[in-house]
Amino acid sequence: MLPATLHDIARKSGLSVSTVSRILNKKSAKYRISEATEKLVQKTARELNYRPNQLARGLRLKRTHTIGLVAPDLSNPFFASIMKSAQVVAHGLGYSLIVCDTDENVQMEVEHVNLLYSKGVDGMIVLPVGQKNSHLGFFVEHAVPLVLVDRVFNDLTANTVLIDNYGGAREAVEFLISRGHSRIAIIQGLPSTYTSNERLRGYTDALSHHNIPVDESLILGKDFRKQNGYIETKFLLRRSERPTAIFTTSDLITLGALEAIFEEGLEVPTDISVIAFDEVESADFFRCPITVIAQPKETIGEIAVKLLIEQIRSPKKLDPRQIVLKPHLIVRESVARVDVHSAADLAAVP
Amino acid sequence: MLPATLHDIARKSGLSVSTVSRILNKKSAKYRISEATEKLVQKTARELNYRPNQLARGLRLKRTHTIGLVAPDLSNPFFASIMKSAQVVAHGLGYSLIVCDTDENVQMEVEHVNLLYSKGVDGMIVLPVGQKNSHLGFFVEHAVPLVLVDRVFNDLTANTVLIDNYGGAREAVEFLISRGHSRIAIIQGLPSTYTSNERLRGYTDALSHHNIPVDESLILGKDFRKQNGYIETKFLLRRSERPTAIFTTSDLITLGALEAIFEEGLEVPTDISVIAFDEVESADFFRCPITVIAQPKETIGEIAVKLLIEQIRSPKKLDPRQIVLKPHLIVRESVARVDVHSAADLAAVP
DNA sequence: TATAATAGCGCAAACGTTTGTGCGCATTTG
DNA sequence: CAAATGCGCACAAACGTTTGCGCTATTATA
Repeated sequence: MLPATLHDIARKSGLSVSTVSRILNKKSAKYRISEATEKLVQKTARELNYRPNQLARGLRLKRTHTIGLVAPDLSNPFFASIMKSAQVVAHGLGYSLIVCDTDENVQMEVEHVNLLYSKGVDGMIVLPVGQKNSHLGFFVEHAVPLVLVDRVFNDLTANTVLIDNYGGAREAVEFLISRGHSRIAIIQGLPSTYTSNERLRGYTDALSHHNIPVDESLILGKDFRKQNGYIETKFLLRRSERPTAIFTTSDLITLGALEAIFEEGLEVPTDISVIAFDEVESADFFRCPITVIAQPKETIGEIAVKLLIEQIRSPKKLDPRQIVLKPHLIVRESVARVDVHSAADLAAVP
Repeated sequence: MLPATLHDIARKSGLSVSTVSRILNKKSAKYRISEATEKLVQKTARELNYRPNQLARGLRLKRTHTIGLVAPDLSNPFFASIMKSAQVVAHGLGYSLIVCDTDENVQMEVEHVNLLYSKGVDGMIVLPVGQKNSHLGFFVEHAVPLVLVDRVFNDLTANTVLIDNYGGAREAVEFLISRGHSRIAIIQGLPSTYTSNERLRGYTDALSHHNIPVDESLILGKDFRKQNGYIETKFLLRRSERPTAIFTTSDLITLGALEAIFEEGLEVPTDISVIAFDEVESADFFRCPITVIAQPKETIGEIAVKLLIEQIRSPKKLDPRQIVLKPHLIVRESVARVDVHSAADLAAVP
């Protein structure tokens, strides 16, 4: 049996479609519909189990109350948390969420973003892969409400919410330095990505600020995945002069690095210290709880949605805003205190 | 500037809307459209950056190429993984995914499911909260393609994909027994839920099968959350006669239980053994890597989508199918071997 | 040369809504 | 008692597609 339409209700109650529509949209007053007909319509609507066809509605109104979210990897707890909070907030404000996973692939991102536009979303939240942005330019030009999150482009004047990657990275590295470390490796994510650049800049600035020369051979990494952390760490540990600490710039990289460390029979922080960007899930239960720079994941999702819906609801286009969130250091046990005067390649006991 | 429509292309190329539509839908042959006009239309479509309005399309065709997925908690890695694989498979088959988070709340579930139906999804995948099903009955009656996952109802003849909860639980408990345990506690999830019932049944059957009496005071728990695991374990550890092992029936419960154990200054498996249902994220890096019954998460998502789309594409309604996936034991280090003859409340060294 | 066939395309209805406008009727007013 | 007012609702267009049917030229057939 097909879903009941306005027409069905109209026929059954002997009225016209327009009257039924107005009543169901609570406009009886404005169009002075009698109380009797109002009751009647509501009753028949209930009897027929009427649900408005949102496609038709969207077509007519040019609003679908649906927003899109596209992210690089939805199984990653970081993105999953953002998505969950986005979903909850959006639903609270009357919007559904279509989610897309680009698998860190720009081409996929293009595809998804266009498809979302086709489906008539009222706006979208994009956590871009981050190497290319022309496909997004189209939407800002055509005034499609858009919020960029996490990996931003300086050349695109869209709404953005991001965390202070530079500050976070710098805090991490300065924490290591304060514990006596100076031979510090960094395993970065996808290079030439805003996020990666900023974290790298925080790393080098922290070193320079403390008059520690930047050793190019300690700058490693090529993407945000686990495998990357594993491989780079594996090589790193085989070097003659091992660093005393590693700064891993994503949760997945951290996991890969730990796997390599344990595989080599080493322990954290006795043999090597680790500090990570991104909270790692269940870090408290780890063999060695990891000290991290945690991002406020839930807040990111929530703010992104609110920013987007503000845009959607505003009659005139608002000036794009940039919201920067501060990450915060969570000190656990993965960073050892190192004797400043000991050989740089020997990690001291805490 | 508004998006270009068929009408715009028609006007610009001096043709009719219908012709344009047919060409863009690759029906030129069927309607014998000349090659010249075909080229022309494709050119102008490209120039105007035409994207079909999927709302109008959906309205006309009664198919939106969108499916819904509703789950109890999208930030939980278990559901996040299912969702990710579902998204990827769906997109590969030409479908978008609208996701909804019910937060383990039946009322939310009702709301979401209805909204999805309103939005004209071609079908939905529901991971129900599990205490009530009347709102889903409507859809099976009205032949809306539907796939139920994980927490199923025996009284609803819909497509389902689920894992063998009974078998998994039984395997877990028998593993404990084989290691000498007999005082085994279980912390279950939401009672009167199919999943919970089956896991409990596996627990009791395993015990009975080995002539171990079932002690009602060792059956605990009221929902799948972390807090539940924490509280129940906290109480459990204060008992005079402590069990030698705990069977935690979800990943979150496990995390809560571990927190309680460590807080009490105890160690796994020296002081108490733990075996868990659900893989726990990064278990390999834990202070004590947890032995688990792992569910094939990605497979679940993939199968659910394929089952659903099979339904959607089939001209006549297919008989509902039930697909049961086997979970598998991953032995790590959280279960100690216990001397069968020792006092039951003393855990022996491995 | 008249008729039939075919190629190439347009007309218009339909999908289910929303909403500006207008129509018939009853009531009030002068 | 006629005109004016207001009440309660219906008509119809529009949103952007898809598709069955039919129309007009041109070409093939008799």
